Order: sequence, then C-alpha cells, then structure tokens
Amino acid sequence: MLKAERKRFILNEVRIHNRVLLTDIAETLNVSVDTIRRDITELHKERMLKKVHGGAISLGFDNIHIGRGDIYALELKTKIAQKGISLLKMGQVILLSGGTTNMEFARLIPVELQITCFTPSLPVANQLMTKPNIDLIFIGGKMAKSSQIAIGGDAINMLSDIRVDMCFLGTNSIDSKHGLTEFDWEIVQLKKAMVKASKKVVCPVISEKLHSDQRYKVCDIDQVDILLTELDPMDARLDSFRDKNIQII
Amino acid sequence: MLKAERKRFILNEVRIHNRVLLTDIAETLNVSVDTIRRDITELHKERMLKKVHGGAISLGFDNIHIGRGDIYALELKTKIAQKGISLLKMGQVILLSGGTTNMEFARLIPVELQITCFTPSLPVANQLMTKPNIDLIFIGGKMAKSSQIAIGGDAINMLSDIRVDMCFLGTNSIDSKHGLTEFDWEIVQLKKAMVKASKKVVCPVISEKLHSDQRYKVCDIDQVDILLTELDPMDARLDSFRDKNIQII
DNA sequence: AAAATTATTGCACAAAACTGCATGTAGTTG
DNA sequence: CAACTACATGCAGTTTTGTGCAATAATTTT
Repeated sequence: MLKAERKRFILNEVRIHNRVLLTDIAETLNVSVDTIRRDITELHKERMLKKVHGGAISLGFDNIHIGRGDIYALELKTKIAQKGISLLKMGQVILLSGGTTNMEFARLIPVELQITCFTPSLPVANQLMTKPNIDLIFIGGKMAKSSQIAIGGDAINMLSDIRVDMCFLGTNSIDSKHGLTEFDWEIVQLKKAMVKASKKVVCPVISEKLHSDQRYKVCDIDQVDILLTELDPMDARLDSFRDKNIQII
Repeated sequence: MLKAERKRFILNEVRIHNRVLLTDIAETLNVSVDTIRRDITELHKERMLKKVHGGAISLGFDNIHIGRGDIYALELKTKIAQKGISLLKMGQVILLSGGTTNMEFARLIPVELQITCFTPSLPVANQLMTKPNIDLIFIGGKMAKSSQIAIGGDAINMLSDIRVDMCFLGTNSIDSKHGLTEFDWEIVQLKKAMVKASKKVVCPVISEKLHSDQRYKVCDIDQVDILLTELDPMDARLDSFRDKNIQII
C-alpha cells in the first residue's frame, strides 16, 4: 500500500463520514497507528483536513474544498503571507492578484478584520468567500484556465474604474534592474492595470524568485512600495533592492 | 519493448487499478526498475499520472473537491440538468445563473463539448474551470455571500454588453400568472439583466417550485422560452403553463 | 556506408523517504 | 489525581530515489 494511496483513502473517509479515528484507519489498512498519524499530520499541514486528538475531521467548508495539496514551499509562503497580514488595517480596500502566496494570504486574513477585497483570482475568491466580514468584489472577465484568473478587456476595464489602498501583487520574477516581469502577455496586461489601480503596491515573493526575469515587463522596480520575502529584511540577498525607495519587510 | 508501449501500458494500469507499483511493472515488463521510474517521471511531467514514492497513482480530483454533499433533491436536479444538456449545441454561447440545479448542469456538461459560458456564480465557475473545452467568462461584481453570485452595478453593466444564445435561469419561484419571482431585490436586478442579455431563456426548475411566488418579479412568464422540470412534459401539474408559447420539456 | 550524434537502458552507490518500535510527554476521562 | 490513551520524537532497518557512468541501440549527418 502506497503512502499516497493511504492519504487518498483517509481523505475519502473524511469526506464521507466527516471524521475518522486513527485506530480505525490503521486497522482497516493494516499499518501501524504511527504511520497513519504521520499521514494525517501531513494532510493537516497540506490543509486537506483537520487533525484532532484521536483522529481527523473535515475542514467543513460549505461546498468547496480548497485543497492545496502540492503548494511549492508552503512554509515560506505562509511566512510571507503573515508579514502581509500585518500591513492590513480595518476598513481598508485592497486588491489581490492570484498565486499561491496570495491564496495563503487570503486564508490567513483574520475573520474579524473588516476590509474590502478586489480580486480577479477564482481560488482567492473562493477562499475569501468563507470570511463573513470581508466585502468581496470579483474582477470578472475571461478566465485563464492555467492561472485561474480573469484576464482580458473586461477585467482591465473593471480595474480602470477603481483605486484601492493597497495591492498585493504576486509576480513570476523580480529583479532590481528589470523590475517585475512575467511570462504571459495577457497576465502582464492585467497586472499593469492592477498597479495602476492601486495607491501602494506590495510585492510578496519568495527569495527564490529574486534576481530572475522573464520576457514581459509589468512595471519598474520603483513602482513597488513594499517588498515582502521570507528572508530577514537585512539579508544580503536583498541588498540590490535597497536605496530604491522600497520598504523591505 | 518500446518506450511508448511501456508508457501506454503503465497508463492503462493506472486507469484500471488507480495505482501502480514500480516494482510490479518492472517485473511484468521485464525491464529494470530504473527504466520504469524514468517512464513514470516523464508521464508525471506530462501530467498523465501522479508520481509518488514507490509508484504512481491516477490524477483524480485531489486539489479541488467540489462538494455536492447535501444538495436538496439532487436526483431530480440531475434529471433536469440532463434535459438541459440536450439543448446544448457545439459552439453556442450560454449564460448560467447560480443555484444547485445549474451546478449540476455545469457538472454534467460533456468534456468534449466546446461552448462559451458566462456566469456570475462562483460555484458554477469553479465547476466549469475543470472543463478544458469551455471558454468561461466570469461576470464580475460584488459577491453576495449567501448565494455566491456576483451582484450589483458591475455585474449588470457587464451583462448589458453581451447577448448570448441561451440563458439557463434558475429561479426561486415560478407561477403562470406572476411569472418568475425572487426574494432578494439585488438578485432580481441581476436576473433582469440576464434575461435581457439572452435570446432564449431556459428555466430549469423542480416541480416543487411551480405555482409559488415571492415579493419581487424578475420577468413575465411569456419571456421564458423553455421550461425544464423533472416531470413528464404531459404532467397535469404543468397544465397552467401550456398555451403560453412556452416549450415544456 | 561510415561516422557522429542522440536516445535509451541498466547498474552502482550515496542520499532520502518510509515505517514500525521504543521512550518519554501531553492530553483526556472518570 | 490516577489511569489511560494519544502524542511527539528519535532510532534503525528497509525500500525507494536521484545521479553519474558506461554500454548499446536508433537516428542523423557526412
């Protein structure tokens, strides 16, 4: 029995019965309780279920499981997202791009925080729908299958009518010389509109993406107000971004 | 044994058993485990299966699970949705409202069918995102928490610019005298715009909702072109809808 | 046809992952 | 608080992986 198989089995059980017992699963699958415990711990970290004393229960969203089984470098992204959360103030209006970091960000927004969010990202919207205190406005348009965000004229149009306090703009690549760059032309157009629609641009990005660049440019580095990475703000890898009027957090 | 042959064999095994073990395949095909490992690595990159420690498993719908756990009268709605599917033609442009019947409808759209869908409903959009052949345009706007659809000026604006072949308009209540009615004023505004944006209005509704009405009116009954219920078209409960220029299916 | 290039395959070996067990700690229940 | 169950952690044995290398097969170029 493969590990992945067990995990899938557990998830299915949770989906059906809404809860599982460690011992039950262990017996059913003929492996030690420790193994199941470890599986469940992983699934918990992957946010596929909730680990509780003695077993696990489903996350219990209304009708959509926002599973993020294989987010790359989830830990780092959580760290970045948390730094981002600390920037939020009650009553603010923000704009969120797509990407897994922003997903994590959306997930971590405290339930009691009352803010208005705009987003063209379907997964982010799903996430935000679970927060009763957030006013959510979806930027509509043609949905790009790969990135699950709305693109094209409609989206850009809608963005042209708004001006938000702060934009959390995920990016494919960032470099102190070439600025923010992307691989996909359509997405560049959208992100340009997002930058235009925001008073402040916050750029959450894992250190790995620093000093890399792609074909098309979204904006210059000096348009970014705040740079969020998982690194210590004093880290040497951030040196080239200093003295650019960017706040590094 | 050709590489392609092996790969096909592996895929078939995965399709049938939902999983394969590296060692099993290697033994069956009489090649080294390394070779199979490489094959599976490639198939993984090609997104034909998921490589896991010890073997591979089918892709399944791990990431996003769109729950239909407790849809009221799901059987009936499935029946209605299927009738709706039969109205679809390749290349059409349709508009889908929210509601569980339309969710079911979206789920049942055949993967090979190539159509363009507009919708202001987040769950419907999620569902449609899983279909590669569907062009999806999300009608953006302020998201209503309870119904999970976009409402307000933005949504209505966006609708005012389109004219689709057919609209599948779920409704709260329908009556031969009072037409389509709703409980929520905002949603009425949206649905009015949806009716306006469509050449044909199809109204999928379970028989239970026939002959009931609510506070606010969406449109008159003669604006509905096709009425879809789970009943036999000749059923007596549909009598009052006859001779209204409505096609009953 | 010969030579050169590229792709495929098996093997070796160190690194990583997996799993059960033992141990001490934390949480739960009566 | 005492008995009990569940938990985290470290360890060891086993299996699986990734990678470099060499031999062979297939393809292209000359």
